[in-house]
Amino acid sequence: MPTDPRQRRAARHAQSTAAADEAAPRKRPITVDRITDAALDVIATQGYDALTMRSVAALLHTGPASLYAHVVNKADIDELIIGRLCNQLVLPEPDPETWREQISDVCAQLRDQYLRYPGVARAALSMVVTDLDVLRVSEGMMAIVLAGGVAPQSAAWAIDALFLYVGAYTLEISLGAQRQGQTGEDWLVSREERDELVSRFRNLPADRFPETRRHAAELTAGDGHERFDFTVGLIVRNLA
Amino acid sequence: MPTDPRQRRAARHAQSTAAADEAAPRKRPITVDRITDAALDVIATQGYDALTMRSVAALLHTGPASLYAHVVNKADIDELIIGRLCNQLVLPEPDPETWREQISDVCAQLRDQYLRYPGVARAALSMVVTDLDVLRVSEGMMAIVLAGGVAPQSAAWAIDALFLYVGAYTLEISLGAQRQGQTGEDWLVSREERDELVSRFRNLPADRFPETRRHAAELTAGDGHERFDFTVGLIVRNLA
DNA sequence: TATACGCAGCGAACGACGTTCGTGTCAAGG
DNA sequence: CCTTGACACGAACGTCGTTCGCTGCGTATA
Repeated sequence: MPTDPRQRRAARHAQSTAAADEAAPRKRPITVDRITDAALDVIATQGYDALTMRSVAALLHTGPASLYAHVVNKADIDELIIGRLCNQLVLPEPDPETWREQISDVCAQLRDQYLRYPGVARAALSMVVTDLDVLRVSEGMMAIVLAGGVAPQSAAWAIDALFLYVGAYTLEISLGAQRQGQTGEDWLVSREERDELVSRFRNLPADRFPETRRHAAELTAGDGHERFDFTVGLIVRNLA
Repeated sequence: MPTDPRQRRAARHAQSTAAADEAAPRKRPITVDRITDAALDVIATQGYDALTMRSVAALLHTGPASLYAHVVNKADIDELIIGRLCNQLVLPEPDPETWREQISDVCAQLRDQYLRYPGVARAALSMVVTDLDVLRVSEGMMAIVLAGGVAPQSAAWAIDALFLYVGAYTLEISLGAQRQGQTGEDWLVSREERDELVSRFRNLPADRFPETRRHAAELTAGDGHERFDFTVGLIVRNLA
């Protein structure tokens, strides 16, 4: 029960998650969990750019100053968010037969979590890797890849690459969706955006951009997560 | 000679780079190039977080308002910066024999450009891909991979993946370096930081993090750009 | 039972940010 | 000489993250 936010954050990083919180207090006090909930609410409904100390505090019917009793700073909220997302991933028992599918599945879970909260990948890419919830996912992926017989060094580097790629991929998707306007498209990239991009490529000067003009369709292709699956497969396939 | 910044930015995106600027005016007027120079100067010396309208303007001995006659907004400066960096990459003539080395070399060039300006990868990851200077690099990489006999669809997706990975990798490196304090280490990750990370991993609870404890060395390994070369090789190797 | 203490909560403010508005200023054209 | 138009800029607005110091309540002690 560390009362100092700095202490609480340190505990989340270095050691196990300590004891569970005590029972429900009398009224409805501000807690770290409620702050995390509110932050995720803001991101889910208004995007990561709208994640503000004030917007989080408003959802808790208070002012921004009240948050600093539970949280070190905004970066701390970022960590809490990513930790929460990682905490919801289900890690399968390592199976030497299907380890490639298992890894791809974990990556897809992480991808979908990021996409559910538009722009949150920016927080993920700016974070240290010592948060316990994140380490739990890293540990689980390590176990899977090692069960597949991959050398430890290759396994570690490949997992790092996968983390980075998932973050960058989802960030790109979120930015494109937000730029296109929040029309609430349930699919990743709208047809209008792709058509406009293709025509832009087609109108490039022919002498300097022959390949881009010729393969404008391929450069903008990828319904669903084909592109994602392609890259993850590319990385996973060569791990002997 | 578009006088409206919006017009100037649109010209940089859609068509060729128009005519060159006219000769030197009377005194020392503010130009887009000088703004780009100043912005890169700020990033190189103080990092991307210090890139501010005010800091750029200060280097030009003026106020922030003066920049808006040449630039749409701060995102526009981001584009100018990335465009400048991409512009300095040398793209080899595609050679079907050595195309893998050629691609790796271009990625390494991009990586080194990003690392020269700490944190600038954040701008790269938040950008549209229609800037002409960026498209030039994409075009050159496309030509190299296609010369290697790779299918157009695979080539396009692989190049996208490489771009994303280079950005995420360099961003992670820059953040780590800046967190460690700007001790001016000329190498990527200091020994102290790695040692501290290893000991932190080793102190994790044994029941929940066995693999992380066991392979703490591998998880933090990677002198120079071994990790980078590993991942790029992983992606490039499977492109038939 | 009365009182002192500790602390979560919060109003107000500070400095810095991106951006805009209206005014100044100076070279070229009539 | 005056007009004109484009460029430059001082000042300001609204918002951000963060800090300071007060308030009021619950608990433990005398």
